[in-house]
Formats: sequence, structure tokens, C-alpha cells
Amino acid sequence: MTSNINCNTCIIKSSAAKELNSEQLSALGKNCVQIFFKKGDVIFKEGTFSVNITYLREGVVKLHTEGKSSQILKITKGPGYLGIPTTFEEKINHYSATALEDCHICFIHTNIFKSFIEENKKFAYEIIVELCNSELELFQKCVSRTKKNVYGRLSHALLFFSEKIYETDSFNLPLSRDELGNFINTTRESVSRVLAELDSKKIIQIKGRQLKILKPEALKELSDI
Amino acid sequence: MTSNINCNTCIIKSSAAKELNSEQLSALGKNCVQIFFKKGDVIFKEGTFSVNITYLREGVVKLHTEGKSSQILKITKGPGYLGIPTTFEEKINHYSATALEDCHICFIHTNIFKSFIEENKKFAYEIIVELCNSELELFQKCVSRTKKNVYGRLSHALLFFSEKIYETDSFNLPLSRDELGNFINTTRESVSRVLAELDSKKIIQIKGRQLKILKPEALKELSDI
DNA sequence: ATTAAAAAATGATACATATCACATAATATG
DNA sequence: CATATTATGTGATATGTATCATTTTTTAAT
Repeated sequence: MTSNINCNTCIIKSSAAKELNSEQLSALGKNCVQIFFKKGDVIFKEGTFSVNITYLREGVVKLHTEGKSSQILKITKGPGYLGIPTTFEEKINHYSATALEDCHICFIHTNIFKSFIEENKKFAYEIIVELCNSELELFQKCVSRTKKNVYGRLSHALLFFSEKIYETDSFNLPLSRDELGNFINTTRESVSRVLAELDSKKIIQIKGRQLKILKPEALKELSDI
Repeated sequence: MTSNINCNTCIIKSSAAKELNSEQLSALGKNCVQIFFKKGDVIFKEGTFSVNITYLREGVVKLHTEGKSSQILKITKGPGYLGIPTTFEEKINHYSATALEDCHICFIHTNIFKSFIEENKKFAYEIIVELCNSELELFQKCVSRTKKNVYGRLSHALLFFSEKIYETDSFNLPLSRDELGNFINTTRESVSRVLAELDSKKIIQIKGRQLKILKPEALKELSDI
């Protein structure tokens, strides 16, 4: 489902797009299509040509590498740009993006995006801020990934979904056990075991992918060790 | 050792600074000091106020967290900016920077740096490119850190120093065994053991911190597994 | 030089987590 | 509905690497 859009009236603008004037927003609308992706759909794929800047208006997406040693690099919720680093100067996508929930995504011509950076200083500024924040987050992820054990990493991940993605303590996990292991660098089996243990200790309640966090403090404690 | 500098005649400009006109370069010189740091010196420290953009003109630096769970996030060689993400919008440094070799570093007032982003579109563009590249590198590091075993990570690190930092196959390691462990997420002891084994297999020759890589292909093979 | 202090090497052991094997449950398919 | 397929759970075992303990080497200080 493709649709041309009016960016002037869009109410889910990125912090950068908020800096555009109405002329620029009209230009953006003409160089941009919004596409709907169902849960599970591939948005862009590692190794393919990167021709557009992708803006996730709404939805949840995973960025991940392909191949047997596939790994989930990041999970984000809209609104926000998806992988500017891999589409900006690079010709080829360094990783894939897949919808974890239904998504509305705007594909923006790289050229107009670049022209905004040149024409509109506040736009450029906001893009820089977004990139900076993204790098800081990544550093933190690097540290926590290597300093925590499986319990800590899984607890952290569950809190992440609860607080940052779904903003409730009762939700459906968007990942299989296998993918969860992939996200926190462990195996399918270890995820199952730890989830079962957390459930038996009444810290969470899990049935299939239905998760309810009963004791967030306990998860926080585990994740801080 | 502090010295005011003439950025017009500087021959080690960042790719962004190359886009500045001579007026802007003069302004930069007035809002910028160059300071010399000896090997081991702390350049900025996690938790302190970040008041300047730091530009590493020459030298080798590690970015690292503090505390018992200290971790080396990144090692870079000049020229290049040091930790824009932690100094740009942030008030407080999220990590520390320490000289691994003697360094010449320019401290640039954040305000003038920001004004260049607003005044000079090509400057902003180059900063964005640098941030993008840095994020892509980080992703790769995340993957390799978690998919490789100790042999692989250490081999990778040795090749990194040889190819990216010193550009020779015979050099002095800038890190102790302890710090090396820290860099590749393992312990002092494991580093010792693996180095000893690589030495006994005549893949490298190591004596204290003096390292000579005898079989780079063998290291590459180990690091690719 | 002599002594103290720090860094590195090395062996023995412990432990977290991966791997393997298989059972069971959930989901998809003809 | 039956059957195939895929996802998940769980026990037994293997293994890489951390931890601990001790020795040796290197570096710094008096």
C-alpha cells in the first residue's frame, strides 16, 4: 500500500522535520512515499542498494545482520529515522530492517534529505543530535552486553520492551525465543530456561509470547548486577 | 603546554574543517587551544562537564568508561574528533579519554563549532558523515565482539593495531595485558595465555609489549572464525 | 644495587552457558 | 482432520573462559 502524502499536515514529524518551512515540507511530500509494512515484513535488506532515507513514522522495527550468525543490532519504535548511517553516504545497506509490529514508513529521496541539510541549519543540527544520541546508546549497549550475565541481559531486555517500546507491563513479546537469544547474545535454550525460572519465582508471568511483568524492581535488580 | 594556533595554516585539518573559509578558520583559531598530552595522560574524564569539542590532531587515544567495570569503548588515531556525541548536546561526559601515545589535541569552543554547523553546510555535512561512519564501525564491533571467541577477538585486536593504528607489523602494544583484556572483553590471564600460545605457534613474536606479527594471514583466519 | 611494587605467566579448579538430545506443544498445510 | 513443520521446554553433558593461587619477571623507588 503506497500513498503520496502531505507532509505539511503530518502530525508525526521527526524533530528535524519540525524545523522545515512549509515550502520545504511540500517539497518533502513530493519526494517521499509512505508505505505500510505488516509485522514480519522486510523493510530493507543487508547487501541491497540503499537509495532512500527511511523514516519510521509508526511501528516497531529491528535492525539486524543476515546470515547464520545473524544478530539483532537494535530495536526501535517510531517516530525516528531508520539507519541513517547505512543509507547516507553508503551505497549498500550494511544491515537489514524488519517490522516487528505493523509499520508506517516514509521513504525519502536521499537527495532532498541532503538538500535540507544544506538549506536548513536547524534541520542539520537535529540530525546531528539524533546521530549523537544513537551513538551514545550504542556505547551503553556495548558495555551492558558484555558486563552482564544472561539473567541480567534478559531482565534488561524485558524492561526495555516494557518501558521503551510498549509502555505497559503486560504485552506480547515481538520476538521468538530464538530471536530473543539473538538480541541478548545467548541461545534459544538459555532464554527458555531463564524465562521459566523468572516465571517460577513470580517475577514475571509468561505464556508463549504473552508476558506480564509482576515485579519490575526485581528485574531491575537482576539487570544491574 | 598550551599554544594558540593558526588554523589557516594547519596542515592536519579534519575533513569538516577543510570546508571552512579563511575567515572561519581565523575565528576557529581564536576559539581553540592546542594542548600536548603525554602518553597516559587523561584528556577528559567521565562525569565531568563537557565544555569543548576535542579534536585529536595527532596521537592515539582510548575512550573508556571508569570504575571497576571499566571498559575500553574505542581506540582511535588522529586526525579525528574525539567523542562528539558526549560533548555536543550532553552536559556531562559519558566516558573518559586517555592518551595511549603522545597527543596533540585542540579544544574547540562548543559554540563556535555549533555556529559552523549553522553557517557552513559542507561543514555540517562532513560532521554527519563522520558520525555515520562511527556508528557503522560500532555496529561492526558489537557483532564481532559477541560472535568471536577469545582467540578471534585477540587476533582481531592485534591486526587492528598493526593495520589501523601503527601501520607496521612490528610495534609496541599501547596496552597492558589487563587493558588488552578490557578492550576485547576477557581477563588478563586469558590474554597472557593466548599471546603465549600464538607466540609458541610462531604466529607472532611477543616480548613484554614488543610485538611482531609473523603470520598476519594466520591471525586473519583466527579472527574470521 | 637493593628492595619494594606492579605486571605478567602459568597451573589448578570452578562455573556459567553452549551444545546435544529428545520430548512436547503450537502452528501451518494439504 | 490428519500430518507435517516449526517453535519451545528441559535434562544431561561438554567446553570455553573466569577465577583463584602461586611463581616469575619487569619496572620503579630508595
